[in-house]
Amino acid sequence: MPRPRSDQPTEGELEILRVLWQTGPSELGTIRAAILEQRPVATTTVATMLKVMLEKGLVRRKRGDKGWVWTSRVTRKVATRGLVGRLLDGAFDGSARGLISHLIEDGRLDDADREEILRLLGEEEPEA
Amino acid sequence: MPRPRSDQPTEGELEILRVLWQTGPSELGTIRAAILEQRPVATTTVATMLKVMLEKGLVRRKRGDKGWVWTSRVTRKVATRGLVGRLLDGAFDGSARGLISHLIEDGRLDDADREEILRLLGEEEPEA
DNA sequence: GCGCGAATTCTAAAGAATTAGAATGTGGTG
DNA sequence: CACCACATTCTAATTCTTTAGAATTCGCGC
Repeated sequence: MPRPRSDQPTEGELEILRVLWQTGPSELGTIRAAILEQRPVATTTVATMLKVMLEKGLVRRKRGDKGWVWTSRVTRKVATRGLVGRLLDGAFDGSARGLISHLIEDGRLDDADREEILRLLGEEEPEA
Repeated sequence: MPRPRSDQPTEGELEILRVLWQTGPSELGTIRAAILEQRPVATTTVATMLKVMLEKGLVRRKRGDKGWVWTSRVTRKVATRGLVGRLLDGAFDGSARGLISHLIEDGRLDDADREEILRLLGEEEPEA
């Protein structure tokens, strides 16, 4: 009766995915180096996480010169969709509008943000 | 070296908080009943979760007639802010605009949503 | 007062998540 | 060839989260 292992990436896994999305297919050392810029972490820790992520299907690996080359199997968009969806269901009754209202009312947007959003909203009505 | 206990509510804790936000201060049985409408759960399970949440400072309790009366110590807005912030940092490099762009591009908004957002964005410029 | 039902506390099982040491492998360099 | 750096695998400690049984308490109705 534990928490079921989710197919959504955890906080830590997301950290690794971000590196892969940004840098592309990478070796262990590269991934660790990127994380090291944020916080200390041991190589073996990253390796273990990658192994778990492999089991979850979050990453793939190919043989490289020195060792494995790791690649994300989920695009940023797809992973994001899952995470956002979970937040929407959990905290906003599934309403994207609710989430956006929160961001606006909470003062999370500056003028540039607002303009960009207005632009996007305009674009989104091709067949309205 | 485990994951540090977060002050953010977990998925399950959020479930309880939602009940408290919706129903107001409630007794154990009431909370359980609300959750039961979604999924089966034992009374003791809810009780244990409340105990943990008490330790985390997520809920308070007062003596009631029969037992404790449980109250959320975090408003929906504050809890939401934390959750959203975590998502922003984790998946959007802290950019609220990035999150909103995702929602728009992912087709999560209908016309009513768009209009409401335009209205909110308009309101948000009192001293522009 | 006794017992029923609800609430609470105590206990704890078990998988998930996070962290990393120890041991081992491996390719390149002097 | 010996060694070093790096990668990988094995092992495991530790805490969180979720779940709930067992035992206890406590108010209420008869």
